[in-house]
Amino acid sequence: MSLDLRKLKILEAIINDYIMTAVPVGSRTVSKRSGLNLSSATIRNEMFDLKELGLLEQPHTSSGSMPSEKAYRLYVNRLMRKSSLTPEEAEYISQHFSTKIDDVEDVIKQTALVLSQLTSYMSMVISPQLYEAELRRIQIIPITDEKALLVVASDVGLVRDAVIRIPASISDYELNRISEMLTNSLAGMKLNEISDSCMPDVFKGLGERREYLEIIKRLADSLRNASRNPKQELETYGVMNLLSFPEYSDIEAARNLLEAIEHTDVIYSILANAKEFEFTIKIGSEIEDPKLSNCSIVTATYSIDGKPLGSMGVLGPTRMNYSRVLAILTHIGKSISEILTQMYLDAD
Amino acid sequence: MSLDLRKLKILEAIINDYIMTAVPVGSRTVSKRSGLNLSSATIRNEMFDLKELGLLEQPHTSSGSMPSEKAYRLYVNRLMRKSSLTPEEAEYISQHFSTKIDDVEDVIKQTALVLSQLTSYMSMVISPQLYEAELRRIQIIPITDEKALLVVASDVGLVRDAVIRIPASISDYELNRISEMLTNSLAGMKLNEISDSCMPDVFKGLGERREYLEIIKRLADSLRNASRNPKQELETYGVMNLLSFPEYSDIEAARNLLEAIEHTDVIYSILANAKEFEFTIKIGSEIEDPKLSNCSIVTATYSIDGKPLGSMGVLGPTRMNYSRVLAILTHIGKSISEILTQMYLDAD
DNA sequence: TGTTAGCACTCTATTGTGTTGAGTGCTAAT
DNA sequence: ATTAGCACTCAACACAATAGAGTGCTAACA
Repeated sequence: MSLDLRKLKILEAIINDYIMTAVPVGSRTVSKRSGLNLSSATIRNEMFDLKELGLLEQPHTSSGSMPSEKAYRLYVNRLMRKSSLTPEEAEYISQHFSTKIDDVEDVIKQTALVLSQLTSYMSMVISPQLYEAELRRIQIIPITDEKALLVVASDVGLVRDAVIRIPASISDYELNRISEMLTNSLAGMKLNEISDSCMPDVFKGLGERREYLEIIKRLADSLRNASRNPKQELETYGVMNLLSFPEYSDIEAARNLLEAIEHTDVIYSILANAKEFEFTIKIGSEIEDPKLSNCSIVTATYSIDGKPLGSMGVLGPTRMNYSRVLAILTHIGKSISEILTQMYLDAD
Repeated sequence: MSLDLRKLKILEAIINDYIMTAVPVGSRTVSKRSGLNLSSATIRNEMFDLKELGLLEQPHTSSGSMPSEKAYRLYVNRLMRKSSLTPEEAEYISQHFSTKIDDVEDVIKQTALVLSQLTSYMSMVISPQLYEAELRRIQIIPITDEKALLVVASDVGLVRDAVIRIPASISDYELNRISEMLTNSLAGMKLNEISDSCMPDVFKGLGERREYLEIIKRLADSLRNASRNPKQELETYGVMNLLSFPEYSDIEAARNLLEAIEHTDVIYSILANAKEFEFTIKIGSEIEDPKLSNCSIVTATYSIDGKPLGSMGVLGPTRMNYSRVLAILTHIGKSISEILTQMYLDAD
């Protein structure tokens, strides 16, 4: 028994209906709404086959069917049609990005907000990853006799800071000199490429004083640390959106979901890995976490000046409106990439 | 009818029981567990009076009673006994603050985590507020011809940054000079005290070039902006803790709660205002938001080198274990104040 | 041979009906 | 002032009856 065109059409009709209603759909409904002009009995026969193919599932013997994970995968890969935003929605997006945006933080937050409101699912955005950015300047700012603040600025205008220990014998003037030396030697390198091997040069340039060596070591540690634990912010919004879906009307299911969401590391790593791809779609068990097994996650990247910087995504029930979500992600991705580029690089 | 000692004891017994069980408590239970050696009938009479005084409420005619908001207020003000942590709990706290703490971010996150796990309510922590900190250094770092990054470091080692526009004609060297001038003139001032009025001095010091004026204006704008919208991070943890309480076993109640929590501004402003006080306790409607009317919020501050910097709190049902929460907040407050001070100021 | 009408059967969801038990409120006795 | 006793209230639970949506199968039809 093969998956002919008619079966696909029926499957599509079922998926579309189920995405809308979350109610197992029966043969009569398909017969009426699929536009195929077939009786419910015929549809029933076909649905039986689809069940055998593992594409439909029944909650219990005498109920309608709902799509399986496999079906959603097939739908996403082959059936789904591209949808686009209404002018109102596009307007809504640009409205929300035109005002009171001051810095990356703002962009991230607004993105999370808009994404969740437009999709009515939960949104998640990670802030730009720095380790591929180029170093622009290093500045060591004394705080106390023995502590200083290390500030590293990148070419895309992003900043990271850390506290380092310094020998008490070093003067502010020297710290400035060291900062300048470091900036001169290291500017233009990618943050994740700065390693111990660059350090001897700097050290030599400074005149090889013992105290300097110590500072440089601390600094290298700090940089390495920063590129290993990227300390990215994960911004989420719209958890309560999810609770209004019938799949989470049971409090136990809701708790399960929230628990999984609160342990941000799963979501975090999905988004971090997604940076490589323009889009990713993970359906149900494709997300490794069993607690999120009845969810799907769709992600997209955003960039600055063409370089992909971070990613964002949407988490919803497996019966999510994939096509719409993709359209929204595409649009928002473009918007914020433009804004970021403009904010940090373009003259305006 | 007055509120005599016996009534108070009965009320206390009821509150203690209700805090534990969340089940309306009947006269028989009080009679047995209060240690007053009174029959249930007597207790009933007293409970009737307490009801008239507005201290007890009944879900329906023939059920036990639960404390009113007024009763909790009275309990917190007059009845509650100080409780202290077990050695294990104290150990748990110091354990969690001894490892992998690198910067403020980490402290904030760990605090939120520990606070929620120990109390089993939801925790919330705001990151340090800068506007009372002293300025240490200003550095303007060029990004493109027309954009530069403004980095402001404070005496307690905290950093804020913003992108500002600069006239294309200004060289890197000049930017450095301006940075130094600014640092010299403004270092030691409190961030929220830096206003336009300081700027003419700086301007004069620089030689009154037209382009400089523009930069200085932008910078003042930026600083003012930063102290007005403090851009504090709000870290929360343990929402799903709340969902395991019977008061939120109804999905509608849970959604209501989550919605209120997601609109962080309410919580945010409560915490921000709480910075003035060592502790605050808000019970039910004392939190202004009607959606949080069956919750209570307890807050405490943390400090660095004795200066209160930010605040943290716990959100739970009105029948929260106030005494325990206060003990935990006190202990954690001390711990993180020590850690922050050590991290940024002490030699170690 | 593919399609359809008809029908028995299954299972959920809803509604209604006792029944139980905790707890109050009142009265009369101590 | 306190307590025992008792009628009454109300939510919670269990159980049965009913309705309705939907399947699976068979036989008839084009």
